[in-house]
Amino acid sequence: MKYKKITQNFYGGDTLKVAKALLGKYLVRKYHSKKLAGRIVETEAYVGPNDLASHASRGKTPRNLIMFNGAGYWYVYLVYGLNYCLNVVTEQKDYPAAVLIRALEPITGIEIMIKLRGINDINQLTNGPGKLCQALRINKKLNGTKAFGNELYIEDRGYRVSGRGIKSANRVGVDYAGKYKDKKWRFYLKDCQFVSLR
DNA sequence: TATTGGATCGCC
DNA sequence: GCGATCCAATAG
Repeated sequence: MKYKKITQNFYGGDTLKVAKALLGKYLVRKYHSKKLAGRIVETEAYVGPNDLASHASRGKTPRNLIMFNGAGYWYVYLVYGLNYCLNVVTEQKDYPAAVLIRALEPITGIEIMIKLRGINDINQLTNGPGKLCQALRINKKLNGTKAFGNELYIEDRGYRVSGRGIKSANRVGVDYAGKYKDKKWRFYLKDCQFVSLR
């Protein structure tokens, strides 16, 4: 099968469905004629204005503005002062929702990822949201850019994931989120060694 | 203008 | 288990 870039239209769907559908797709990063890629093995959904775990739960702010502007754009932010997190915005304009990319299986450009990460353990290269941003040189400059453009995008390479191959779990690091903290909105590939927490 | 705490990571 | 490190969000 020919590699097929995921279109903007795809991201406009239901966030939980998009979060699951992104498992097995490939995140591709291009810069300075270099190409890096990894298979997505873990995601989390942040859904709507009432989700207390979401940055958008207290309305529009300068940081989360991109979440309100319609599907198919990257939302990149700094957490804990030192790590970036990569999300793709989903659903309709004015309904804030996004999918956090939490872990990848490194596929292309592994030597470059090793340099960018400063470690050489393949298992530790991209098994967390901050780690994969470091490995793929993703930072705030990409915030607000197209997820269907040329610098950073997701493509379908024909890798199929069955429903039984997907596990659901609580989201990570959202204990402050009241009744939303126990939503099983984290999705990952069963038995995958590149998932962040197991 | 000041304070608080976080969608994490890596080392102890 | 805990410190790093900075900036967004909120309070005053």
